[in-house]
Amino acid sequence: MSTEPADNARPLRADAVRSRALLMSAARDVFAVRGTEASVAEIAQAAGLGKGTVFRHFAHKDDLVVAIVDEMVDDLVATTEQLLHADDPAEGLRGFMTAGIELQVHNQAFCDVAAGAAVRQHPVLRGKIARLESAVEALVDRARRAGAVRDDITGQDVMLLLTGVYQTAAPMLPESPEIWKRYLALTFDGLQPAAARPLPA
Amino acid sequence: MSTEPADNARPLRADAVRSRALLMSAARDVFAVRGTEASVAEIAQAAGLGKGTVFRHFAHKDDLVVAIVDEMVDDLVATTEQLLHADDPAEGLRGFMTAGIELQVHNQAFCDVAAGAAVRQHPVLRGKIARLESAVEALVDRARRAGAVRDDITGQDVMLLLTGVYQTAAPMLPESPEIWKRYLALTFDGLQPAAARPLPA
DNA sequence: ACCTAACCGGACCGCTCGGTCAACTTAGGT
DNA sequence: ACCTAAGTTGACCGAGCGGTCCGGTTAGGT
Repeated sequence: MSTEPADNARPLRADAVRSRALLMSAARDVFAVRGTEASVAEIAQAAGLGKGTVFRHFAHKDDLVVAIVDEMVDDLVATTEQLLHADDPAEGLRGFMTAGIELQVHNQAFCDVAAGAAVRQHPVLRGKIARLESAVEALVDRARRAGAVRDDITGQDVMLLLTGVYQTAAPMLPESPEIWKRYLALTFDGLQPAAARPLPA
Repeated sequence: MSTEPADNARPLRADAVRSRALLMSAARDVFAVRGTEASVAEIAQAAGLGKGTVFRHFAHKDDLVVAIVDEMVDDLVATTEQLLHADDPAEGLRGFMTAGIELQVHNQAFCDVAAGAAVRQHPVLRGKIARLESAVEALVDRARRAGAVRDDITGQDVMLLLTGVYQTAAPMLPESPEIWKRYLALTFDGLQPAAARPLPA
């Protein structure tokens, strides 16, 4: 559904459906490795298509970026909503943070957007992110009520820490691909009630 | 000294000295606001000079970036080495992290370089960063011996957390310029021995 | 006062990028 | 079989970038 330009549009012709699938697949791969800086020509070549075809399906490069990132946010929302029913609330929250950080580790485009790229302001993405935020808020509420995290932590804190933990580990990832687990653990320790000291506003 | 191209070179002519000062000052201002993405033309205009003059003083744009960032690292090293003699070892460490994060908050170019820009590999910067690392290692050692931070924390951890804490707060900074203090406090809580649970390798 | 080497400036070069377009191909209803 | 609307393509455009170059300017020793 999200890959269709509009609900009321004529159905795509068979060759256009095929091109679109090739394009999306290539964009996923190229954006994952090269981030949002990858050029449209690069993606077109990876898909075996002409550059003009890419712009027929997505009028602006940003629309393509949004389409790809949107898919990833969808996945993360689904994962998060499932984790709401995890046996251990603390493990549910940790599972979310793990998922969010791994997404960044394996996908350069996702980090770019998570760390402030202008595309974040796109209405479609804003909506999806809002939904993610409310799911995370619920996840944190549950962990808080179970006494697994300190009282002064919000869902927004956890969302922000997602990029923070990744960026902490980022310079070392080429040498130590698992190093992010260290900083996730360290951050998680800071979220424990045992560590709590008053935070500034 | 660091602004001279070479020790054995002829002294600069009076107008060249003046141009260089204007250039450095403009570069500081522009890089602070626009980051390393600022174009050379932009800096030349801010300095009231021609683009060619900039390239006369710095053969490559990166050389100019390095010169500016180098100054900032120098300042940070000086601050850090002073903090080694702080009354309270924990406050010394916290002072370093505060200084490092504030540098990023007030200077976009410093974040760019801290968060992985290619310029970091420049030999001059590598040397300065190495010196910073050893000062930080000493600072952490001292805090650790005083029981102010957990045993499994290294100087490298603290260096990496500098960019991590900033990047955590970054998306909120336009609305809440002081929000980084919240995440610094949260991170610092995670560094306490009271919070310690075993970290992954 | 004059000479020259140092300095300055901005037109220019080559490159890459996102985006456009007109000529060509093709799907698919009749 | 044929017609047309939909789809495809790569040459092309203009903007912006780092970097070059050469004609004009100026500092400063003699």
